[in-house]
Amino acid sequence: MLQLNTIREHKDEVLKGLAKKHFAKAEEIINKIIEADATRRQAQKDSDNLKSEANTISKQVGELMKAGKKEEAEVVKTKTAELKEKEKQLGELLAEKEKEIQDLLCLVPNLPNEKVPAGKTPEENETVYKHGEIPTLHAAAVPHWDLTTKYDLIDFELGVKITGAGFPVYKGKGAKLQRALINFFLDRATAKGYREIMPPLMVNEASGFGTGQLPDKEGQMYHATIDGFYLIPTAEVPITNIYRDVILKESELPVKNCGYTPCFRREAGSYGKDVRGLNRLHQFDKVEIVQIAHPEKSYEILEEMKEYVAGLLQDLELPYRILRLCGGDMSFASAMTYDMEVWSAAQQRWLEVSSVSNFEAFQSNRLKCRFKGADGKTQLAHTLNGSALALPRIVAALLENNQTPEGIKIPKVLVPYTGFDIIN
RNA sequence: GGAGAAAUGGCAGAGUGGUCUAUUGCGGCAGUCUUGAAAACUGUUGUGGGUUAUACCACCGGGGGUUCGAAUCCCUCUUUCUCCGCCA
Repeated sequence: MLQLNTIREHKDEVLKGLAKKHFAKAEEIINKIIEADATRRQAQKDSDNLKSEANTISKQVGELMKAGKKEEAEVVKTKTAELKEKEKQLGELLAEKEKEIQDLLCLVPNLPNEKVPAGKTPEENETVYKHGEIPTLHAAAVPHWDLTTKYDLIDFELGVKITGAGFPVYKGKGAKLQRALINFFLDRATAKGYREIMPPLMVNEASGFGTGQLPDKEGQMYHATIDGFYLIPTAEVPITNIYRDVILKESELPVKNCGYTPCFRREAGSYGKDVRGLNRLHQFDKVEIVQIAHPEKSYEILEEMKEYVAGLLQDLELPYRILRLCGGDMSFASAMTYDMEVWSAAQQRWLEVSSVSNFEAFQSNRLKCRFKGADGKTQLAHTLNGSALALPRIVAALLENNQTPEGIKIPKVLVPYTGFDIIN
């Protein structure tokens, strides 16, 4: 959520930023916000003045009663009737305008950083880095959904029986490989100074709002309606919400947390190759890294997080590229996003395995996550997060790229975690 | 699931209808003293709205109500604690 101050004082820059994000009704909504804000402030002032007057009268009544002048007190009391009526009306106007402003603010996406390219579609994303050789596979090479069946690693149909499409069952070495990857990612993150968190997998509405899933992206999450809880679509939600309504000390920044969780996504609308096998699931595993940063340091930290994730891909010996997303392809809440994609040799395409973003103060304004500076003033912190990493597409690429006639080779760094170096 | 008790500032903990503009202690910050530190003493110390700045307004778990006036009384929700039941 953008800050009212920013909109009020830097309207032109806000409109320019929103244009880069291809946000359609920017001018109309921003004007409505400014107007409602002006009305609200006037009503606030009027209401405060009435309350002040009423407070004075109440004190008078108190003093008169104490002095035993009951009749005079009764006379003074009657003065408040009109005040109360006016105050009630203003109170209603105030609440109405506050809600209007809040609802409108929720519609406005974050402003992109200057460096974000201006494009609209994924084709216009900027490739900032490429690493690794595109492997050439042997003649009998097949996509991962055939490999998982051949070696009995993942059973998609069994998942359909137990739950539904998109809920795979991992078996034997397939399950062990999941566990190995999770441990490898967590060990790396904690070695890099991230504190490991094991959060709840269901969150309440306030948490969903804090990180921006609610109210507008409600359909993305599974909803346990009886209790009003949502299954988390990413560990970002519970881990970032640790800092909802928190005022940190400046010396505590940056706060670095990581966590492994299963992630649940309802996703709709895709078909065919895009959703085949491990490409898109309703439940998948992911290790997430989250930082709360000083505003002056957040872009430095974004680069550091990007490099960290790139290092993981390098150690897994996967060819990858890093994209800086263009304005039109970025998420609602992000100010700058790097996507990491690995090459999937049998599918002959790039698969997104990580997304590292700086949200600047957009999330923290919703979360009310602040820090107190040396000058004693509180200000909003910046939040950042990234997948490090999402497992399914990593597994897809590992299986496909490393397949040989003898079996699937496991990258060296994982062998201590799997206990085997080949799947055959 | 049943019965009872409770929720107050960073923490502890007073306050049960009228200078509460929230007592006090601890902690934090600044100062005095000191070569420096500790101790002692003095001052200061929440969040949000609003104003050029003051004034001013709101906030005692959340929401609603009674009253001229609510931390205090009433309703409701949430959470915590104690006891009982069930349970991996």
